[in-house]
Amino acid sequence: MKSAAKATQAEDSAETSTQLIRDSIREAIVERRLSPGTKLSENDVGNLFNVSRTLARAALQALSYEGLVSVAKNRGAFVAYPSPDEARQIFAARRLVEPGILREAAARITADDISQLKQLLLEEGRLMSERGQTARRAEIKASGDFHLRLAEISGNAIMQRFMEELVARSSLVIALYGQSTVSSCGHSEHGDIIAAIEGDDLDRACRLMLHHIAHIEADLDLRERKSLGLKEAFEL
Amino acid sequence: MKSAAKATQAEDSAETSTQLIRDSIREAIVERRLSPGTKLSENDVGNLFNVSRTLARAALQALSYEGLVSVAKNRGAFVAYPSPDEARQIFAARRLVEPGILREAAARITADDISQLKQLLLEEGRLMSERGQTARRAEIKASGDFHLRLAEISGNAIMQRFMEELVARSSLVIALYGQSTVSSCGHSEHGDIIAAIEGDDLDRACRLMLHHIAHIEADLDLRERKSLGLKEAFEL
DNA sequence: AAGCAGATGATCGTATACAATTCATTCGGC
DNA sequence: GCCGAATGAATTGTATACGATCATCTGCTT
Repeated sequence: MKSAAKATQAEDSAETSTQLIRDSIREAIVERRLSPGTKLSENDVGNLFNVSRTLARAALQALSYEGLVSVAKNRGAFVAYPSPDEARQIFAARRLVEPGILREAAARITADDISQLKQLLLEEGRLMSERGQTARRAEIKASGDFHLRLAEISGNAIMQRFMEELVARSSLVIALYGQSTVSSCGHSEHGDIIAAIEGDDLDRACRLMLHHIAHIEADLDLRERKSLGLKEAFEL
Repeated sequence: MKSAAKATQAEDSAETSTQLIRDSIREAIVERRLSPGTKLSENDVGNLFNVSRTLARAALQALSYEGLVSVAKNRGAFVAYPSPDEARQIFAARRLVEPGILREAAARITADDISQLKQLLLEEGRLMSERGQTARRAEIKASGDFHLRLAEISGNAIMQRFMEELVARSSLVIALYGQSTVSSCGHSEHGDIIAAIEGDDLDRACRLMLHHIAHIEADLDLRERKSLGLKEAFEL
């Protein structure tokens, strides 16, 4: 038998319904259909997906490990409400890792990857010009996907997972503290970064990336929001 | 009222017994009392800690998010058995983030922090000279603690958690692929890094850190181990 | 009328029960 | 004697049940 091995990162594919629930909720959070502070009761989640509390709870636990929901003992789970300090740490982390990821990605990038990235940009641009909630949500996602795709190209699954966490949490931060209505990050900057990679100017690409992240961060108003008791947040 | 807020990263303290179990198992893995591939059945874990399968399962799930155990659907949980490729990615990730962490840490480090770090080194050195399993285990832990402490000093909780994951997984990799009996990483190199920080020579400190990580990696023999069917690993 | 005490309802924490799957063994056939 | 199918034990997947905790609402006291 040739199997036996690879019990290492076992992920046959879609593992269980728990994963499905987790992914659904995460997507809802990232696309801002769920606002920070929203209560996610185990019962409601379970009913919503037609599973028992057991699985709902497992999904919420998983999301709490990603920092997307916070569970308070005996009080339940809520869509995470990152503090200004947390927000700063998230972006500090991105400044710390993204240049490195970019370098690794550039070292392995293929012509095919580049055309795929450009495709992504096009799509992103198209969505920006469109109107409507759906387009806006898709745009938010596409904007993060650029960073995610770079991590994927880098070939390091661990950094990729970490970036997924950071991008998702960034979305929460922007939802909370973002000022400009122009939700996502500067679209043109993504294009500039690709251009720099194509031109084999890595240092420039990294500089642009740092500038890009700083740009997103500059749009935030990181002042303590009156934390609206988590109750008024959705019951009022 | 000054509370109300901070429902963000709710961690009143020791939350539940699940955390306790998770921490216990993680410690056992990091200190190599549990070998890669060892089966962790939900029943056994539950009995061992006098809780039901529910909590045992939750703890194992949590550990799987950290990459310390791998759960295979319908087959159970096992202490992770990182592939050579995974091992490379883990160290690539460390090379990517540790210099950055070091820089941030150096920017905020206090005299007190430095003396604490030196204290840690002393302890580490003492353990190295000692004989016995217990000392060896403590040494492994102390060696990782140096890197962890730096992350803590950096003041970024997110990077700190990420480093905890990386250090723990590194321990698994070393257990699997390490060659020299000198388990942990070069003790003297830690001291050199501190010296460079004290001397305000950040570039040198980063270079030393990269060299240090490369040094650990060089001691690995990253060839596919015959993955001993995960069964023979502990039943034989 | 304001404030506190107790009761009530909802929600979470944990254990247990049952169904489904896997793994090992044994039995029968070739 | 060897290979394949069937059976049975063990383990996981999921649901449900019960006790504990917290939030809210009532009603009494001052």
